[in-house]
Amino acid sequence: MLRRTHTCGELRDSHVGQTVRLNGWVNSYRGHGTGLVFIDLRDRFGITQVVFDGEDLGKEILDTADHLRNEDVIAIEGSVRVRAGGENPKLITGKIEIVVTKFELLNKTANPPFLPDDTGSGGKLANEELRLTYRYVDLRRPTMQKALATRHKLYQVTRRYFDENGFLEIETPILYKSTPEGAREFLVPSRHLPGNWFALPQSPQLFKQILMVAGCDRYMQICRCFRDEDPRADRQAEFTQIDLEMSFVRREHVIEMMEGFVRRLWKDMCGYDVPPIQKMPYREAMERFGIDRPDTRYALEITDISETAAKSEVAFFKDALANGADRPRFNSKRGVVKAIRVPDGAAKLTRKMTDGYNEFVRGFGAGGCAVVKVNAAGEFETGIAKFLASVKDELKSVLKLVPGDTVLFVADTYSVCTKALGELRQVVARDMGIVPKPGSEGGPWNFLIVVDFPMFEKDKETGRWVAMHHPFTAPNDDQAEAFVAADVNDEVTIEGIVSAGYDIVLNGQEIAGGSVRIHDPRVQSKVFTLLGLTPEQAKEKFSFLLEALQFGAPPHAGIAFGLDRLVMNFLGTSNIRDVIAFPKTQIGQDLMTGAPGPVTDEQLKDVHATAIRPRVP
RNA sequence: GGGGCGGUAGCUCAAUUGGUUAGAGUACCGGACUGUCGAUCCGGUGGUUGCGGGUUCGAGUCCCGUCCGCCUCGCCA
Repeated sequence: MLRRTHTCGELRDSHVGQTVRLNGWVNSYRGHGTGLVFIDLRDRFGITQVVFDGEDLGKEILDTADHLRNEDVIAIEGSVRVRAGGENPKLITGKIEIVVTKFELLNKTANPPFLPDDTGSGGKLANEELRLTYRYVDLRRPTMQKALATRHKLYQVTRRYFDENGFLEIETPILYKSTPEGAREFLVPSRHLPGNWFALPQSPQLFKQILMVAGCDRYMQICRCFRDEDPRADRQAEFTQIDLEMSFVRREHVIEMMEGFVRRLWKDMCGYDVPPIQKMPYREAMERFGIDRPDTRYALEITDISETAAKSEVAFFKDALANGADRPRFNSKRGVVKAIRVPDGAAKLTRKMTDGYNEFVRGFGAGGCAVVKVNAAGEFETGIAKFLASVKDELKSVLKLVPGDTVLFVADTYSVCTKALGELRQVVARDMGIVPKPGSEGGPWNFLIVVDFPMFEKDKETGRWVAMHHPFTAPNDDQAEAFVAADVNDEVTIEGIVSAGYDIVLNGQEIAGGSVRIHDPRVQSKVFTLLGLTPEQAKEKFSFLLEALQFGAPPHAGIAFGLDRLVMNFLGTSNIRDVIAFPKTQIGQDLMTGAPGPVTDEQLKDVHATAIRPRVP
C-alpha cells in the first residue's frame, strides 16, 4: 500500500517539489477524458486536488482514474506543484496540486445512499433518518468530523484541568442497583441470581459520595448516564456527564472550582474570557424570569402587578385575585396578576403573534393572555384597555411604560402565572428577534449560577414532599439546625428551607447542577422522614450509602456537567445528535445497528427472563 | 400517553379540482472531452408514491388504521 506521508489538509506551496503520498476518499472528480482527470481527495484533515496528467502513467491507471467515483478509497504518490490552472481559494490547500506518478485503488465503493457533503443534494442534507442509518457515511462530513474533534478536545481540556487540581479519574460500575426514585431505568437481568436485575446508572451519584468516604478526596469521571425517558432536541436517553465530587468543601469552594473550570474550558475551546459569574437565588429567578434557568441575554422581566390589578375594572383580574394575593409561596393556589413589558412590542408583535400567546399560555393552565399597547400619546389601546383606565398611571409607573410598549398580562395562581409567563417570555424574545446568536457565532455567553433552591417541593399528583434535587442534598449551612429542629408538618417552614444546591445556567440552558451532600446522619434521616420513607425503607434503598456515612464520611459536595450540551454550545448546534457519534432516535432505536433487537428464547432462559410479546395482528 | 409537521426515483424536490404513460435536478451507467475545481456536453437505467384497508369509473391526491422520522407537552430525583 502506498501509505500516506501527509494528510489531505497539510500541503502548501512550501511543499512544492516534494514527492508525497496521500490516502483518502474521492470527494469529487472532474474528468477531461483519459489523460487529464482531477480528483479532490478528502480525509478528515482536509481536501487536496490530485491530477492524473499525461500519457506516461499507462493506459490501465488512466482508465481507472477516469472511472473514479465519489467515496472510492485511493492512495496516490506524486509531486507537489503549483496549480497550473490557478488557485482555488475555497481550499486551504488550494495553491497546490499533486501530479500523480503512482496510484492504487484501495477500495471501490458501492454507490453510497447519499454523499457526505455539507451542502448536500439540492442544497439540503439527506433526511436525518437516512443519515442515521448510514452513520459512517454521514460522519465523513466535515461538519461531523469537526464535531467529533471538538468533543475530543473538550475531553482533553477537562481532564487536564481536573488533573491539575488534584482530582482522580475513577470509573464506577455501569451494572448497578436499581434506585426507583427519579428517572425510569434501563434494566439488565442477572444470570447468577434468578429474578434479580441490574439497572444502568442514571448517574454515579451514590458511588461518588462513597469515593469521598473512601478518602479519594477529589473524584472526576467522564461518564455515561442512562435515563429511559423520552428525548428532546437536547436530550438523549444515553448521555455523558462530567461528574465530580470534592471532600472537605462547602458550597463556595465547589462553585469556585467550577467557575475555574468554566473559565478554562471557554478559554481553551474558543478563546473567550468568562467574566465573574453572577449568582442568583432560585426565588429571584422565578420572580423575575418565571423559570429556574433564566436566559439573561435579554430583559423582558416579569412584574407582579397584583396590587394595582386589584384596583382595576378587569373582571378576570378580580376573579384570579378573589382568593387574595399571595406572592411569596410557590405552591400557592391563590391568585396573582403578572405582566411582561415588551419594549417596542407595539410595532413588532403582530396580531397573529399575540393571538398565539393567548393559546400558548392556556397550554400551561392559564385562562389567557391579555394584550395592551401603549400608543404614541401614552394611552392604552386594545383589549382590556378601557377596564384599566382607573389604574393607568399607576400601571405605567409600576411597569415603567413608555409609548410603543406592549404589555402582556396573565392572571391566575402564582404557579400558573409564573410558569406561563416564564415560557411566554422566551417565545416573545424569539418573536422580537432579541435573542442573540450563541457565543460561537459572536453573541454573548451569559452564565448564571442559581442557588438557594428549595429543599423540597410538593408532588403535583400525590401531594407528598419530594426532594427537588435528590435526597442527599444538604440544607444550606445557615439552615441546617433549623431544618433538624423543624416540625415536619409545618409546611411553610419546610417549604422555606433552601438547599446547598447550585445550577450553572448558560443562555437559559442548564449546563451543570450539583449540591453539598448530607454527611450528618441526623439530617439524612430527617430528609427520609419528610419524603415519607421509614428507616427500614431508606435502609432498603440506600443501605450502603447510609452505612458508609456512619464510618467517617467527610463533608463533601459535587456537581455534574452535561457534556453533550457543552459540546453543542461550542459548535452552535441545537441538535444533540450532532455531537454524539452514534445517537438514538425518538423511540430509542439505533438505526444503524438496529438496536434494540429481539433475543432468542435460549438467551432469555439463561437470564431467567421471559418476554411478553405484543400480539401480531 | 397527548399535540404538531413530514414520508413520491439512490438523494433533494414537483405533480392544478380526484383524471393521459408520476416529472425535474442530482447521483449512477455508457459515450465525448487535455486545466477543471458544484467541470461541461450527448444518451441511458432507475418508482410497492412508507405499509394495510376503504370510497370512486378512476387515488400520490379523499377517508380510516398502522409504522417510521423530527419538534413539543407530560416525563427527565
